[in-house]
Amino acid sequence: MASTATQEEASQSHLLAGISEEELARLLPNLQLVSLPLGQVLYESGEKMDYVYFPTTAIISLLYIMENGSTAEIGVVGKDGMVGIAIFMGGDTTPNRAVVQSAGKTFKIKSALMKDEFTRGGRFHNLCLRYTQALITQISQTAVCNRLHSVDQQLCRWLLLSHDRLPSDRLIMTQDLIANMLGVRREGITHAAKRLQKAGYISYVRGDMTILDRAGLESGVCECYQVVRTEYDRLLG
Amino acid sequence: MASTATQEEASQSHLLAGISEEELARLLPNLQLVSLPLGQVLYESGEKMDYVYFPTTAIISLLYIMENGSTAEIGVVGKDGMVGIAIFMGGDTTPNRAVVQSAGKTFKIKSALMKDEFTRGGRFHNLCLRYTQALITQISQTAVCNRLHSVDQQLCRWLLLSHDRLPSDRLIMTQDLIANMLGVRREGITHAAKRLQKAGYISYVRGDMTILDRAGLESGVCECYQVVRTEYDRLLG
DNA sequence: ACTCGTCTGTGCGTTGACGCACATACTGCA
DNA sequence: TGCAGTATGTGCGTCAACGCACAGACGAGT
Repeated sequence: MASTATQEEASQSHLLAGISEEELARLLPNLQLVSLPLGQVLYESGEKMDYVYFPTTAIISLLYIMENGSTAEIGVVGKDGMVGIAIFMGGDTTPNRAVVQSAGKTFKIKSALMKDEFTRGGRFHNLCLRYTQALITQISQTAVCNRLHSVDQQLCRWLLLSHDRLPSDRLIMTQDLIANMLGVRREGITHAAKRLQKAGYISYVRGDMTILDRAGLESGVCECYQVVRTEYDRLLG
Repeated sequence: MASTATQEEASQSHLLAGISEEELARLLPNLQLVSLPLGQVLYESGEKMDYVYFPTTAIISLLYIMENGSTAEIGVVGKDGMVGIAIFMGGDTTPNRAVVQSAGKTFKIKSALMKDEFTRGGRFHNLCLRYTQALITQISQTAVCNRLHSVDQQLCRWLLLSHDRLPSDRLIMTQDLIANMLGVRREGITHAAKRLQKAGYISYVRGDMTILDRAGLESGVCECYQVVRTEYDRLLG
């Protein structure tokens, strides 16, 4: 199910909402709105990307996969961003995997057309670069958080990052998958999630999680979350 | 001590060596070659940058400083790169500190002039973006390494990253400073360094370290180092 | 209703890194 | 020569996270 986009639909992607009318008019005929199921891989490490994605309700996770199979998330992309920056940065590929973390919709555009519009310069070009800088901050803060903070804090951060990009308060995701994203043991997530559940911040039943008290999560998170949030607002807000 | 650069000097910076003659001719009058002492701060978190730097023999560390004062390195820049990508990415500032990790020389150019040349497009523009993508890979791999690997492995990675950017095999750096970079305890570095010393890979006397057996270090490092190295070669080589 | 597969909860020994305290050793300078 | 400052080495106890094993508990489908 893919259809050409309307201007109103496009505005659900913050990046597409921020470009000039002229640029949007050129892009619209080439943007397709598609549904992505949980777990779908948009591109593999080192693989040429055919499309660049502008998620609306979907959330995409950028994962690095070690030789021994263990994984760690380096960043997460939702309606605030795009997947496939390597297309316009010039590298064409990146050494990580992009996988759907939360099912939903996304726009997609052929890489070549994306690159054409980027090369024209203008607001779109600048916005892509500013988004890339915001993503760099997110990745940096992930590095810092991985080094210095506890699993509990990181789970809070991850939940808040997801919630910011979610159309509702529900998140379909097993503890096993969350553990893979954070690069920790599944049991570690069980413990942390139970603490959050006891505190009344979330409910969690077999892969169906609901965020009940966002303020509670914010009270348990490390400073990393706010640093990233502030930087996104500054660069793209 | 600052002097205007010659073409031959400029070629010591890999990025400056890779741009067109025309671009270099425009930049050269604006490039100053300066010496940086160990520990000098090029810019603070959130602070407007006056200059963009293209190191030759100096090495610059990108550090994040937590509210409680603990620190962690997110990336390292040497003759292969530049400091101050936020100038052309559009954010003007970044939430981290750039500090001289190894004394040496660097070119610097006024931010405004840097931005002008970037905006012209062309090879310089593209090379800046490709370098930025390489840096993203380095930061990503730091995140992964922080999560999944031991202090021993990370020290090897850090030493190799430094050695790649060093004009000799000597590195002036106390264990305390290395610990700050890696975001671990000083004692942890003492232990790891002693193991490397016993293996004959390095010698270490009061802040004066020499890399004796690079192949040895490579045998002890995790895959993270090679991933970054390969990606730098692919994007900039 | 039953079974199979999946998801979550729990216990236990191990380990890598932490925090602290302090000893030792080297350097520079008075 | 002696002293102060700095760098490195070492030994603890503590703790968070790991790895493994296994016990429920729930859901889908036959």
